[in-house]
Amino acid sequence: MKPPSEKSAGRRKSRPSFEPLQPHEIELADFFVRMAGILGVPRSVAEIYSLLYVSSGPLDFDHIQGRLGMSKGSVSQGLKFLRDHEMILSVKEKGARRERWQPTPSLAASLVALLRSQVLPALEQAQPSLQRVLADVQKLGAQPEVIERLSRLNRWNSRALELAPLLLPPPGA
Amino acid sequence: MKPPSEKSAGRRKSRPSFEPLQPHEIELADFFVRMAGILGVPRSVAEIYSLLYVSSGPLDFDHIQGRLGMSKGSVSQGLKFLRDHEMILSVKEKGARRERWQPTPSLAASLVALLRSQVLPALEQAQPSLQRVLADVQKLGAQPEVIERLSRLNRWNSRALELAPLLLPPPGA
DNA sequence: GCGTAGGTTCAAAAATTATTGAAACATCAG
DNA sequence: CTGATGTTTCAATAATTTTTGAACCTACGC
Repeated sequence: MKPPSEKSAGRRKSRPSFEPLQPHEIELADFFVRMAGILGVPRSVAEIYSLLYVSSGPLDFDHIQGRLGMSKGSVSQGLKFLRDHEMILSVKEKGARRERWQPTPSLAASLVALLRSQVLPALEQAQPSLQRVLADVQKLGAQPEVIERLSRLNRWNSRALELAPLLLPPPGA
Repeated sequence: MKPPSEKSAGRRKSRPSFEPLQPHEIELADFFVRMAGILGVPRSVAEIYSLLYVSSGPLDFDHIQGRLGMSKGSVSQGLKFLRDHEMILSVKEKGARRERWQPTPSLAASLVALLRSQVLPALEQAQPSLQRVLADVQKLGAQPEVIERLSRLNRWNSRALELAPLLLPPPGA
């Protein structure tokens, strides 16, 4: 009636079976999940990062999947996201097949990269759009009040684009 | 067979019928919707703000609903959100029944209020949590590396809380 | 090459979040 | 008060986002 005990001897090619998360691991994950939420980063990604963050050494794919109890797909996509945003590093041991992951040394740098990737494209895309809108309302003879608002918005956007490289320096700078 | 022409004479208590959005209004809305998306603000809220932003005078409830073609519920909730975050002001004309809305003078201040409301509570809630996690891993005798990471996270959080009032000053400061 | 460990992709399912609209509530003019 | 206008609430629905898992690549050791 009971399933074969997980730790019991019969270890053929047993699926490894991982420890469930400890209370402190869960609490930290909650923290990261909340913060990630503000930036629109999905829960599973935050959970992966959090786990790597409290773990002593780098973890491989199966460990992550096992301890978090999440699907292969999610782990793969989550690691991709974290890689793309330079939030984790792989530690390749020579002669080893699988990659093992750990957080990059600086969480600050990671957050900057994340912000960059969200904000910069939006600002860049906005530029021509805002200029068109301003031109339109001028042509249509809108109230000075509205023209003033839109001018200010335009100036803001331009300045943000100029400042961005300083506040959110690209990786190699 | 055809519905009574909207502009035609028969104006009993005709539902007012509003102009569809102009191209430039749509383009600006796209901009605001995108920006709002970064902060997790719903589309309908961004659309309302955008409309008020390009409009010459303050608009009332029905105007907003009519021009954006959105439900009463959405307009009500959207205005509530914008009010709560001090992004719009109502202009009460004496003797008038309905309220009319316009954006607050400073979009910058609005954004600060918005950030505040998202980030501050998260930081405050995190404080005790992070301290517990740190205490736990110390008690459990984790690697110095992990303890160091969590200490830094704690320090960060504390400093962010200290700095918050400066960077994100509360309304009356 | 061949087989397989290791990982990715992506369509379908689940979970979450936003919107709607009808009923309830509030407030003001008469 | 009363009735109409103006607004909010909230359960139901729709839209969107996230997760899953099975099929599919890919590269390496043999």
